[in-house]
Amino acid sequence: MIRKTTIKDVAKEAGVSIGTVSYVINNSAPVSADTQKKIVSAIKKLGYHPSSIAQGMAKRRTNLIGLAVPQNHIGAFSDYMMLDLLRGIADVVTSRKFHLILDFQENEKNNCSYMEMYNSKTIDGMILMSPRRFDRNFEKLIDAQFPFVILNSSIQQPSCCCVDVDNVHCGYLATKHLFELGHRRIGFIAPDDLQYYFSFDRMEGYRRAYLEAGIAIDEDLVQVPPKGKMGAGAFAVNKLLGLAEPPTAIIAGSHCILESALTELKRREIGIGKDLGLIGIDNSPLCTWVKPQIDAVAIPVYEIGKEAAEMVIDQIEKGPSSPRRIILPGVLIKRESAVSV
Amino acid sequence: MIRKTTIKDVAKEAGVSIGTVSYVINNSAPVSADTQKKIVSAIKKLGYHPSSIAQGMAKRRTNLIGLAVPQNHIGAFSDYMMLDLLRGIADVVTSRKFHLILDFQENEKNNCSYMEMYNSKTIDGMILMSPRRFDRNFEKLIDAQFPFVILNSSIQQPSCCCVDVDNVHCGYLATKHLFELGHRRIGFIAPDDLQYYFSFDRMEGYRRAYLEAGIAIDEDLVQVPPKGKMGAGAFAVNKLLGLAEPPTAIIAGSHCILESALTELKRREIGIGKDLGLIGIDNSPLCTWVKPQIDAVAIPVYEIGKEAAEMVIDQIEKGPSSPRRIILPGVLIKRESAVSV
DNA sequence: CTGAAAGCGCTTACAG
DNA sequence: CTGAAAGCGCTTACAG
Repeated sequence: MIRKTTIKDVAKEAGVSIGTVSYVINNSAPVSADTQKKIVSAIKKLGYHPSSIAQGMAKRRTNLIGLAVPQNHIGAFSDYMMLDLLRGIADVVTSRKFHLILDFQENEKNNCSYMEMYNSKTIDGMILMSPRRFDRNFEKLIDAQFPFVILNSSIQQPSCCCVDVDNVHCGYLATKHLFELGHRRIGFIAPDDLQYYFSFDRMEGYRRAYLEAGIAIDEDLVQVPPKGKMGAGAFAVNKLLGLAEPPTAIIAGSHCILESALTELKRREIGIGKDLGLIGIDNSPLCTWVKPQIDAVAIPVYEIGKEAAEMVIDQIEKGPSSPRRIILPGVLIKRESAVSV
Repeated sequence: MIRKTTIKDVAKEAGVSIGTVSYVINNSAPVSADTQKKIVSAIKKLGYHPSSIAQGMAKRRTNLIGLAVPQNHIGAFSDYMMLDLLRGIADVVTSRKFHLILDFQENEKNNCSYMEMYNSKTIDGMILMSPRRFDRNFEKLIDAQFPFVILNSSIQQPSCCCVDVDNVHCGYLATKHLFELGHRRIGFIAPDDLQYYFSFDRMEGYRRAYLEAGIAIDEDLVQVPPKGKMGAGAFAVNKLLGLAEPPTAIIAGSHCILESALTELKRREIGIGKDLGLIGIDNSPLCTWVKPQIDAVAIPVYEIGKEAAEMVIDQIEKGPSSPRRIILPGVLIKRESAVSV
């Protein structure tokens, strides 16, 4: 590795002190046009770039943001959304002159690797994706007034900054859409055994739509299949279709549910979009790869990433603020699977 | 933000010099059992963690690896593979006590943001995903003997470390598989207008299988549809099926090609897996979401990530080595779409 | 085995 | 407007 040029080299080349060089780099003090010019051309000539870590040392600011990604985020963000989220975060992080450090949580143990980034003072702030419910590590961050925001975990933690999608509204949107198409008996398949808030919230939205419509819910219509990625949707579909009075439409409460429900529906050769309406919460490539294409409520993942990043960086730059919460609405995408009846 | 405890605090608490504290932390000099104990307990008592950036400053090592992700990597890695790649990289980066900085290339301009990470001395090494063909920025990295590896770009750059999948072999595998099922007239749809090496290589593998089988290739069977994400596969499918003597099986040269070929095949109600064999190069969720499930040659994305990470870190820790290349084989996954004939 | 001191490459009061 | 100097939190020869 070749030795890199430092601020000293620039100072010598321009015949000034390193302090003055620093002033023009940071524009942090008035400098005469003349010396300014000398310094600028010295910088150019030597191809000088300040060392971010030396700057970090002196300014007590690394300009690094950590993103903690849970090992299996069965939650609202499936793999298919992860990249969009990253792009959302990266876009603002970059434009605000920060860098993003990715940290995948390794194991199921309580020891959270994201705390290591914090402890070692590597990062100025952190975005915490779907921390586990029993995870209380981040309380240390609160105590330390360390800038961070929690993503996608409608945690009842009023002292944290959060950004999330409005899951209740997502459930409501899907249900309302089906109502408007004339459906009255709508099946709802809840994801993840109701183990997460988002799951519960989506179901809640379903209930609100019914309430608003003034129709009593037949509880047989809401299915909470036992946990387990595989087959939960299929299981629930069979329950629903086995009812004395089966639903005319079904809401799949998550991408995973949709996947397995769809498989079963196709296996049974049910006429989706003809004999049965279908809509998913979570939009994924699956929805358009399949015939008929599936209506869905899309999670604004990119925007969630953006907002989260803005939020941490605001905290870093403007100092701690009172905890903010941003709740973004889901977006209904009409396609071919939610027949009118 | 609360003031963090430093090495000075520990030294004072233990009644020793900061040098000695440093020795026990880094195990870089013999220390008597007694002082060792005092220091360890002081560290524990104060909850001290060294500042990674101060260490970086002193050791001239940040323990940060940059990953440059192109804006649209139409290349061999689709979005569906990206997460696996990240996991592969992250797993070894983490276990080797480094951190990963993500850098999405912003624009089509020649100015490559990844050079910024290098210039600012933020990172110790870099993984460069599918650099554009005209990108010559990384030559500066070579000159500076900066540790980096190029991913997924069979660039004819003998002076770089690279890791990639063996695309020729992928094409070969797919074709061979079809041969073994009795097919003799196999259509090949080349991705991305042959603009990338990987695309060309996959086609090359197809040709080799034919050569090996001693069968002359009917050039009508190899389609190079005009570029453009949408419809290229559909376009080629129609060409192929319109032939006087149409193929009995088709190879989709990439995930994108498969997606649009599949759509067209379904629209025309062709009996995939019955009347026509189909196999994709690139394995993606699409292959299992669809009925019949699609045979595919999988790219070992996770492993590619791992190897790449090991390679940069080796360079960082052991100093520059002669350029290494790792070419991993694709993996044939048999499913339901490649009928025997 | 341990301490004092220089140095890593910057920034920033403080003088002048 | 500019320079000299202290300081950011560590590591590492160098003495002893």
